[in-house]
Amino acid sequence: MPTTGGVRARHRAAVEADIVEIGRRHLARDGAAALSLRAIARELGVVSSALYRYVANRGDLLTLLIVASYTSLAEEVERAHEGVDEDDLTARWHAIAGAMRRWALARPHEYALLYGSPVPDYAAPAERTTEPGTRVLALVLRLLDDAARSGRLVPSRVGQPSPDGARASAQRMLADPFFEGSSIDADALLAGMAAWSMVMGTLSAEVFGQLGPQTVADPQAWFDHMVGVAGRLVLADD
Amino acid sequence: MPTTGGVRARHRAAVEADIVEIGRRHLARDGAAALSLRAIARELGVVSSALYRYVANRGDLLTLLIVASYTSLAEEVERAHEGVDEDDLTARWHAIAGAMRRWALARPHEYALLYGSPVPDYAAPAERTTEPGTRVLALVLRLLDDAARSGRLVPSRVGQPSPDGARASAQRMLADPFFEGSSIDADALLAGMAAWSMVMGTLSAEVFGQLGPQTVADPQAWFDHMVGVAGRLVLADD
DNA sequence: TGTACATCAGTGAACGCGCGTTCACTGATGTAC
DNA sequence: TGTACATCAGTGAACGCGCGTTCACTGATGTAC
Repeated sequence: MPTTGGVRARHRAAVEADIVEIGRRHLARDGAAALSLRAIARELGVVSSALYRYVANRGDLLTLLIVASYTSLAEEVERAHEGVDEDDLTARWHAIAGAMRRWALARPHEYALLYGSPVPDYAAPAERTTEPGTRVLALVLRLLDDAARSGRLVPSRVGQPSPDGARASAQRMLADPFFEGSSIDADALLAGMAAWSMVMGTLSAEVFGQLGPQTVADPQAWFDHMVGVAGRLVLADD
Repeated sequence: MPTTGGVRARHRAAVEADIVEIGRRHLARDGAAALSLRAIARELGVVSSALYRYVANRGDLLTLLIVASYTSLAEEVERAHEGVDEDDLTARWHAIAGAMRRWALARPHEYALLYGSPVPDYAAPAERTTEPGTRVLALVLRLLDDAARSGRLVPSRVGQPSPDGARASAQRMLADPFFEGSSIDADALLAGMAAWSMVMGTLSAEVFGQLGPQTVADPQAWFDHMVGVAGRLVLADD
């Protein structure tokens, strides 16, 4: 049997997958700060130095886990988004936000890794992290685009036209390859980011436990309400 | 000279203040995860075990620092808020948000401690943390109240009336002593929290470096714009 | 099909580090009479 | 004003822990001829 790219390669891929899986489990239990190569090696049933065959150092492992988390989040959000009538823009908006919340509440430490305080002494390498990290935003952008194309984008709802500095920043942002093929303008981008910030602010407050002076009785309804308010900033009602 | 509550007490207070000050400096430089009793003792010029005369353990120190950070933030925000015409509600809103941003950008690690990921293996004791932690929100509440009293509160701008679950949660929240003396209703609270979440979402994205696919050219203008959008959700224009 | 060599995964010991916390102690500062 | 005792701040040594990373090594798996 020809084993080109065979046994060894398959073994290596399997071990790499194991490392990421164990790492994510530790992350979920103890958070990024407590993540340890030695603990992962222990669980893998291998001596700690063996991990260096697969991972350059602790930072490299973190990058792997960040990518895995972004990917897991993106997949859950995309799945939810696909299960909804393409023409119902409001439903799509709620599907995206709702899936994000579900994912975050199920894995608060992973959410914290992606959207909370930066990990000390670690900087995520943009070239590995940007693509998976923008998949959810890409979905939001697609939604805004579809709204614009069908005349259901109403950024005017946010009130007066944006001041120059903000609009100029948005304009510059639109030049990024990320927006290639998109037809929204600077005001729509600003309105979309305002809405999205509201969703993220609400979600972070809930996940990190900072919801005002006391806990909200029905956080799900609270969140849905906020998502609705945010959505109405940019999407027509009907 | 009578030294009742004298030399020793004053010394103790001074050392306690030193500990908090050094702690905050370490926090600012390295973040909460890296905070170490030994490092603080070293800088104090004292053996590590001596710290236990002032602090029960590492968690207790963290609580001290959290309270100090909340207090520093609240003071900066309150100072900015006082420097503004009481009748100009929009200016007050911008003053609060702007001061919060300035404080946060000057001390990202402290901001992260208060509004970012929770510190692993640590739970802030509510009885010491709640009061200083709600001073900024108290200011926002006062603003909403003043707006309500002068008929310039327009929560209707956020669109359709809130669904039951959210309104009921808001109603429950209003029963908290924190809202004693306030005259806003559930819908106004919901609208206010929506606006505030937008501000906090925008700020966290900036401080934690998650502003979309690439950096915003003029973050100050970007932020001010978002604050304006948020403000217009609840405050009348004139 | 068989042999010689190169590649690679995993071992085990070690380095040097810093941490939180406890404990018995010394010596100075305060208090009661 | 002076003495006996109690309180308190700070010392220094130690315990036990877990970490990231390096290095020379063994033995199995693959490759070239």
